[in-house]
Parts: sequence; structure tokens; C-alpha cells
Amino acid sequence: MTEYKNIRIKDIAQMAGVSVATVDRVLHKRGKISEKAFQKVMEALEKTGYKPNLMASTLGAKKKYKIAALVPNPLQDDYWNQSASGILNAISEWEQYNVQIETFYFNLYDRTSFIAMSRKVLSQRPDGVLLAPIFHQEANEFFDELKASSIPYVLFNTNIPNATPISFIGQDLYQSGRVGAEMLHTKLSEPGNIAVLHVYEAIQNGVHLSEKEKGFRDFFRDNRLDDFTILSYEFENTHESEFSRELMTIITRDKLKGIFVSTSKGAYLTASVIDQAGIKDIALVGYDLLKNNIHYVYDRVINYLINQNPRKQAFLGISYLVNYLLFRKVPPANVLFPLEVISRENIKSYLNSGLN
Amino acid sequence: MTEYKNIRIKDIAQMAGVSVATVDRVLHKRGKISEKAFQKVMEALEKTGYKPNLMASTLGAKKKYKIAALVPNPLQDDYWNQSASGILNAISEWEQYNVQIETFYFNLYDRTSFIAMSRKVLSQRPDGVLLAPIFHQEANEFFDELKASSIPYVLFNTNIPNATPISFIGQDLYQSGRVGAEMLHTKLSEPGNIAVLHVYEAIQNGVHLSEKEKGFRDFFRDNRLDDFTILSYEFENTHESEFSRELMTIITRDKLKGIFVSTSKGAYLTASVIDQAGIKDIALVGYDLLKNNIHYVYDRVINYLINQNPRKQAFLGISYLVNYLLFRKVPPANVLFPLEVISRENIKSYLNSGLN
DNA sequence: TTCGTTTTTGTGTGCGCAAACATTATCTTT
DNA sequence: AAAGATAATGTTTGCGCACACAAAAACGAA
Repeated sequence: MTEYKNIRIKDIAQMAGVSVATVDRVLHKRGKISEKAFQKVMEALEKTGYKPNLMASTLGAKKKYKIAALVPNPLQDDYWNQSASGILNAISEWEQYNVQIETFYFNLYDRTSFIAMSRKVLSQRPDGVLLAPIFHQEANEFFDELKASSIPYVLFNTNIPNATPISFIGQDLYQSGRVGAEMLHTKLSEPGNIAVLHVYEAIQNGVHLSEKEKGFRDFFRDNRLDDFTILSYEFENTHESEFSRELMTIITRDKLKGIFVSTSKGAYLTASVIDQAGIKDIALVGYDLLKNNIHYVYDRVINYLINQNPRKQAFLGISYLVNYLLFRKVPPANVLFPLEVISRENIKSYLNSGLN
Repeated sequence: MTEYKNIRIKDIAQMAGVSVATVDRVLHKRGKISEKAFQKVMEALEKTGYKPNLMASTLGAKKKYKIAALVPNPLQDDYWNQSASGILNAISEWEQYNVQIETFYFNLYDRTSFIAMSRKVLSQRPDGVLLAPIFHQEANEFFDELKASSIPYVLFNTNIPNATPISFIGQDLYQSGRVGAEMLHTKLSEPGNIAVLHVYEAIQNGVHLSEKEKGFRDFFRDNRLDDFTILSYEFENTHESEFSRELMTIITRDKLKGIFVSTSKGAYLTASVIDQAGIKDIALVGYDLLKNNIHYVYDRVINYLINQNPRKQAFLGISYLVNYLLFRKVPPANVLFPLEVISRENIKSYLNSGLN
């Protein structure tokens, strides 16, 4: 492969013996072109490894792309607040370019609000969509409409089996369960009972959480840690006081040695119960750098957090869409983020680095 | 503050009643200008909150910036190999822009080679320099020369007290020692002796490593883990077989329960000794995702690694320089990376994510 | 005043590309 | 074979800026 650089459309045109417009037509698949010209242009393109100058490209283009981000209301939950902040970062990152990024917030606890907002998104005729498909069923219907309008979309946080996004950004849930198990295990000095807690805010996707549990259980099984018994409990839309009562019952009845909470919000809810009861010997592992979670890590109530990095997920999602639309750069179909282990000693380094 | 957008130089010129060239002179502080014109232009600039269009700016500029990266030879060490790969990534990231990034490799074990290469860098008259200042003394002399030529530089990996780079990129060494201690401690089932190993390839900077040890010791002290005794050993330029012999002596004599190795290469050297001796009950914590280290994590010989992310460090360093030169964007003076904890269960997620 | 200097301001071109616009070649149809 | 249609190709402009170049003021000495 020969090394050419700073090859311009003009150069390609010259090499192929055609005009710049013909090259442009090949590059953008627009207009008709003779087979002969096409071949010659392609040849020159491949020979030189032509890469368009992105700056000249965006400068020359008049078209403004519209990107819609459909995510839960950031005010309802700190986790989604961080997602939203990632989107804001992306907006300022790309404001120089020919893109206009608009956010659409839906109610995390209300699927009809998701439907309403998804309609609104469609009515705006965006060129690309980023979304967190919390509600599977409703999301699928939305995907169909996007497909019908051939609007590319990127999924993050939650994957959906039959969807065909240009990219999914998230984590390996199964493996994250294993990491949770690994870390919890290091904090268990002696055998006993462990609980996996699924604390939902709304009737969410079971898949999302059961994958984590699967990984969690498999870790103990694969390492032949048979003297630990894993119990699991679900709390659905449970009021805080009720949750507190039920959890205390479980803790004492089951003589729990450790708890793994599969949701970010569940972590500090659980920590709060443990803390208020003055219990000191229960190991606790949860998810995400929420304000409240951070507090309990400092207080040694939460031992480890697994960081899902919602900020970065959302940011990357927008970046992929922009690159796809502006530069026709196809993103990887699946991006699984590192399973970051947060402890009392390294948490500050995560909060300060600002690279999240 | 009124909201204007897409304000061009032309608009500013019109508002100030001058020509675009005058505005250009104000913006770039070049050429002489009358006080009156200056005031009027400044007024318009502030009123509109003018922001230059970066794309048009780089497209229009003819000047090519030269950036030099002065780093250890990647062939000598996998750690520095990863640094170099980060630089390569940066090169392809910025190849579209008016920058030319050139790498200069020096011999990790030979300070004269550093001097020679730093001279070569200067002779190229670069507009910016990225460097890993392995050799303190020599680096300081280099800084003086850079300062004399007013060439901005970014430091990474190793910080140097009196240097005045536009940015330093690295980690909090003290805190990283604490994280190492924290993780090692979780793997110590019973009290006993622990060793801190400093395995140098060359006479490097003691500061770099002793900061880690300080953090390591402080963790045990602050948590009143008095029943652990911490010993420290230095290996300087030690041949592998000799290292093996000496380490075995120490392990048996001191009845070591755990080992913390402060250098990336030291980790797998130590692991190799432990592994070959068939010792199973020593906890081991080290640094970085080197090929050999990864292998020993899978084999459970190394329990945890702290990732310094050399690839990302170097990449970011170049990006900061480019932004500084091309867009006059001043980077943060200090960027301390997250102290990533790598374990057997999450290591794959780090290797696969490709975001490093 | 006049001409040469210096200071200050203005005009024009090109960066690489997208896209509107303009032209030429190639068919059809009668 | 001429006229119209259509397919294929070519020319030009402008995006916002940097910068070379050109021009006009302002100043100064004779």
C-alpha cells in the first residue's frame, strides 16, 4: 500500500481524468455515472487511500443535521442526570459543526410519556436519534417507525435484542455481575448467606438485571464457593419505609453476610437501611457514582461500586451519531465499557479526573 | 449577555466599521492598530461573544505546526510500547489538521541517549513537545532550552517539581499506593509480613516510586492495621536470575504474605518467580496491563493491577498540544487519571473496550 | 508645500469541499 | 436525420478564515 497524503478531490479527478464533480458523485453516491468513469475514480480513490478533509467538508456543507436524544428526565434520578450531562458535553463539543442536538426527556416511571416524547421526536424529523430504551415494548414500536423513515439510531445503557441500531453502547451485564461477585467475595471473611437485590423504580426490563444476577451466581459456582448461599429478592416500586422494613426482616432472618444490589439507586437505599440500623458487618456492592452512593463509600457502608459511566456512554453515543452523519464513519456495532471498580481509595481519582 | 451565534469576522468588521483585516489583527495581536479601531473591534467582539470557526480557521491557515514526542524506545519495554501506541493513535486522529507529529525515541537505560535525542528535537525547531521526563537532571536542562525558545511542552507519566509545562498528565502516585494497599489487604486473610518491591530497569527517579510506598504504608497506618509489617526492597538493574534468587530468599526468610510491586515490569518478574516456585498463598498487586502481567492475572498469580493507562496518557498529551497550538485552548495544568483497579473478572472488559 | 517614511487600514486569494448551476454526449422517437 | 429527452460530465461559487499584498492616512523633514 503506497503512502499518499493530503490527496484532494482535485487530485483524484486529475488521476481519473474526470472533473471534481464526478468524483464527488462517486463519493456521495449521488447522480448517475458511467461505469467507466466510476471504475477509474474508484481506482484512484483506492490507490491513494483518499480521505476527505473533514474540516473542508463541514465548512462546505450547508446541510444542518438534527440529532434527537431521547432519555429519561434527569431530575428524576441522579443516574440519568449524569447521562444528560454527558449529552450536554457532547452538545458543546460539536456546536462548531453542522449539527443541532436536541434533548427530549420522558418520565422514567411512565411509559405513556415515553410514547408521547418518541412521537415528538419523530415529528421533528431528526437525522439521527440517541436513546435509552427503558421501555422495551414501546421502544420496539419506535424502532419500527425510525426504520420506516430510515433514521439511524444509537442505543445506550440498555440493549434490546431485535433492535438494529447503528451502535449499542453499554456494559457486559453478565460480566459485571461476576465482577460484583468477585469484589463482594473479597469482603466476606466467612461463609454464609448473600443476597442479590433488584430494586426497581418502575417495571423495567427483567433481562437487564437477571443477566447481572446470572454472572453473580456463576462466579460463586465456577469458583466452587459452595459454602455461600445466594438468595435473591425483588423490590418493585416499593416505598422507602416499606423497603426499609422488608430489607431489615430479610437481613436478620437470613443472617446476611453480604449484599449485591443490581441498580444504582438501590445501592444507597440499601446502604441507608444498613447504616441507620448500625449494622457493621455486611459487605455491600452496588453500581455507579451517584452522589448518595459516593457518600456511603466514604462512610465504608458501600464497599465497592461498579461504574457504568452513564456520562461517557451518552457522550459517546452522540459522537457516534455525529460522525456517522457528518463523516459517514460507521461506529462499532457494540461498545462495552470497562467494568470500573470503585473503592474508598480510588473514588476520588474518578471524581477529580473529569475525564468521565 | 445577549445570545449571538454564527457571528463571523465579517460581521464584527461591519459592526466596528472597519475591515476584516483589522479585526483579524485584533484577534491575533499582529500588526499595529489605532486605539480607536481597537476599542470598537473589542466592543463588537465582546458584545457578540464571537467565537472563531475552528474549521475555517485551520482550513485557511497555511502554517503547519510541528509537534515532537520524546519518549522511551517502545521496543525496550511493553509499558512504553503502549505509550508509543497512544501517540500513533493521536497522529491518525490529527492527521487532517495542520500538525505534523514526529516521535523521538531514546534509550530507557541510557541518559546520554536522552540528551542526544533532546538535542535532535531542538534542532527540528518544533512548535510543541510532549515528553516523558525519565531522567530528571537531563530533563531539567532540556526544559531550560525549551523555555529559552519559548516552546510549550506537556509532561506525562512522570512529574518534575520545577518544570513549567502547560500541562502534566499522570496519576496521583501517593493515592495509587493507597489503592494498592487497599487491594492487597483484601487478599490477606491473616496478619503477617508484606513487602514493597521497587524493581528498576535503570536508575530512575526515586520520587516516583517512594511516593507510592508512602501511600501504601499510610493506608495500613491510617487503618490501624498494625499486625502487618511492611518491608521494602529495591532491585536496581538486577539480572533476572539474580532477582529470582534474592526474591526467593526474602520470601522464605520474611515469610511474606503479600507483595506490592511499584513498577509495571516488576509485577510479572515477581509473578514469574512466585509461579515457578509453585507458591500459592502470596497476594500480589502490581501495575499496568502489560502482556505478561495480563497473563499472570488470568493465572491468579497477580491479584490486582493498577492501570496507569500509558496509551491514554500519551494520546491526551498530544491532543492538548494540538488544541493549544491550533486553537489556543489552554489545557488543565494537572490531569490525574483515575486509579483503575484491574482484576481477573474485569480485565477482559478493559482489553476489549478499545477505549483505552 | 513636497516628497519620503512610517503607521494604519483595506482588498484579494486560496484552503478542500459541497452543491447549485451549466454544458456536452448519448439515446429515442418520429 | 432532426428534435427532444435524458444521461453523463463539467464549471463555478461560497463556506469563514489566514495571510499576502495593496492602498491610504498620518507624520516629518527639507
